[in-house]
Amino acid sequence: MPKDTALLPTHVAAFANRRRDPGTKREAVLKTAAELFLEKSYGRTSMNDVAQRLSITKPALYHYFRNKEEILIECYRLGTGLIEEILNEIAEHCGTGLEKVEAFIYSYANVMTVNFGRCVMRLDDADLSPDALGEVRKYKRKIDRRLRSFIQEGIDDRTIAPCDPKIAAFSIAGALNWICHWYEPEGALSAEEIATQFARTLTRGLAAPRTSARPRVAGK
Amino acid sequence: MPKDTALLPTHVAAFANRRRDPGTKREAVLKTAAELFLEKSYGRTSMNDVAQRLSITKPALYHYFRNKEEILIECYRLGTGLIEEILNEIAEHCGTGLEKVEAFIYSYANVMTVNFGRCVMRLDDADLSPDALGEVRKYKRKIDRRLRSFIQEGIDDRTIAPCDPKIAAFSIAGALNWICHWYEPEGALSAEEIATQFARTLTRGLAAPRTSARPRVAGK
DNA sequence: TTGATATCTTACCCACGGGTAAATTCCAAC
DNA sequence: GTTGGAATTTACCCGTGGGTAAGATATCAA
Repeated sequence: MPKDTALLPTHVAAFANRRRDPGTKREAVLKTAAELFLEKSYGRTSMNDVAQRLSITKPALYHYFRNKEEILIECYRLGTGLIEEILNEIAEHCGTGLEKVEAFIYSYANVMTVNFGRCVMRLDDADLSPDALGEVRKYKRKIDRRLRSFIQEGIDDRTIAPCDPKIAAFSIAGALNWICHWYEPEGALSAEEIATQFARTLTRGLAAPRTSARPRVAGK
Repeated sequence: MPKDTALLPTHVAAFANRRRDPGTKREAVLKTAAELFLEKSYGRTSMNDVAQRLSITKPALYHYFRNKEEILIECYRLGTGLIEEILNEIAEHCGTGLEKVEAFIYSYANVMTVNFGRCVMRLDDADLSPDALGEVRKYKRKIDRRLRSFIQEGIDDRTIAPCDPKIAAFSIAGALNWICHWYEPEGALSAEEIATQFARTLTRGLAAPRTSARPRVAGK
């Protein structure tokens, strides 16, 4: 007889019956794990905690993941996947440097309100094995390079006031990454609001003086 | 016979001879603990690690601190103390709102390159007991309120362009707090450089349009 | 219906780390 | 010297958590 999965808290339903559907269950484990990692940190989250929230027992988890770290790595992978998407989208789409930066800020802020995205910047790198750590670090550098290049583009096409792209990128990335430290899904600010506001506010700080001098050779 | 403490790595010297004032030793423990907490995180730092770096044994530590958390709390206390100083200084000193914000950014960025200061924003709140956590949270809120009030002052006195102080404060705080995630004492950028650059860059993002309209009634 | 297999549980092992009890060493004052 | 007491150490306890072995049970294919 099929159990009553209707009003079961979120992904727990995936384990309601024993049906063979490893994909869905793996995903369910991943989602609850990410939740817990963000609530209590990776270190303070035990495999038992994860199992308990799914109403199963610890060893059952090891049918879907080889060990705890593999879960963590998968969280990172999904998170970086999200970022990768927006990065590529922007690189193709938009026009001026400033517009690209604005699009970046908007999309990135949004990602920082999605659990897997939050994992990438909020969880502690150092919990990863050397190999995985290496990959993540490499990826983060890539993000940084991209943002800097957008800014440089903006400086070149005169939509962004001359500045040190390195420092500017650090500032923007910091402001954005910090979102995942204070954002809470049930909080006062919605993801949309945050994204739009940040895009506006941060962009204004970069923009080259608008109205007065239109297209002119910018003296330093 | 007095031991050769001359070229001993940093604070280890404090424990070289046995009859030395407890104050110095407590301080030495605190410094090395903070170092380790920042290198490996609180959770991954064992009391043995701390002891080892000081060339003593674990139980010796318990002569100077009741338990591991007390060390952590003390780190937070010293860190918030540093921030408190600059907060008060600024509140008295400077003139316009924009100037206050700039001074805040400069000093705060500097604090984020000092170990105890870094602890406050980089270490994980959740490792604290409920009581201590409450205090720290309260203190962080205070910092946020102060920054917002500086920004509001700037908007009122027309040195800062109209904006949402809440979002602006989040951005600035994020950019600054993130420093302690990428700063490294031996890195390319010195604390001074970071502080000055950030003060300049972030301030420019806020400043009301300068030259053209001097003192005028600003329409909303 | 009936295996065969994926799924899940009970029971367990073991390393690690916080913390303590009690013995020991060193310094200082007498 | 000797001795009293503080500073340190050795040896230990025990809870927690990652991970596994082996048995129990449901599901699917035939």
